[in-house]
Amino acid sequence: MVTIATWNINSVRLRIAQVERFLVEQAPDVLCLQEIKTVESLFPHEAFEKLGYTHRVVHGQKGYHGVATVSRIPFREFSKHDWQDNGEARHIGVELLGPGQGVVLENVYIPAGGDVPDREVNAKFGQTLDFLGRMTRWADKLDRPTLLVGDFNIAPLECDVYDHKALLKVVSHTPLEVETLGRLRDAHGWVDLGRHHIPAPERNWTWWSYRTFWQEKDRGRRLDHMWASPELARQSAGHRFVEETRRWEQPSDHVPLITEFDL
DNA sequence: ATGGTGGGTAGCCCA
Repeated sequence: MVTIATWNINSVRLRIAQVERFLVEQAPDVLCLQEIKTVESLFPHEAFEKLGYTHRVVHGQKGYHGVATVSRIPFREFSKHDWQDNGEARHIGVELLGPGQGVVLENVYIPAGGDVPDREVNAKFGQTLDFLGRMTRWADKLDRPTLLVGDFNIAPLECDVYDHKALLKVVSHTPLEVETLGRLRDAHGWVDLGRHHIPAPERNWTWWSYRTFWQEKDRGRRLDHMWASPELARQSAGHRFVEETRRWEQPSDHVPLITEFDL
């Protein structure tokens, strides 16, 4: 059994104690982090080393974005894409070498699309769509069992947001984003493990705004995802999201997801 | 309830 987790931590240095608690309580073999908000030299390596996560890759950036994959099973760095072609640190891929040998684990932080869902007035929205387009062309050529995880910043299904109709023009749930993400899914036949194991419309939101009104009203969205190649999806034995971390003191606005594989 | 909260950084950007 190999257990893989993903979590947008929103500053790994600020929340390293929460990461340690999560690793102790949930004991995943591999953890993919997004929004670490630091460069590799300031990454809290010691905390992971102490808990046995001796294999690490960090694709960091000062202050913004940044991803890292840490593991207690061996891997090798496999890929590092700049799909937005602007130098932002939003992806790192590894190939598992021990248990789960041959599986490729791609950790991605898809850019948030800004406020206005129109690329003519908001360049960020266009950049998100372009990022997805480049990922789609990449996915079309994949020939390995691959697990794609991370903060996608898109809630695809109606039940993935607290109010589908109210969010149709809100970035993260617009029909254009959902269609564009759908083309990425279809390019490889990815299986959405969140909905494979927790069928719609069962609750599995992964993000709640820091803004108090939305938080108090329990207005969540499912922005974080784990997608598996079809053959790898058949080896997934269980999946859960750890909603309780959102109630920890000074939490990330995202919660972790965990999938167990028979590998 | 299209307002407001949080993180990193440095005199705002990003989410």
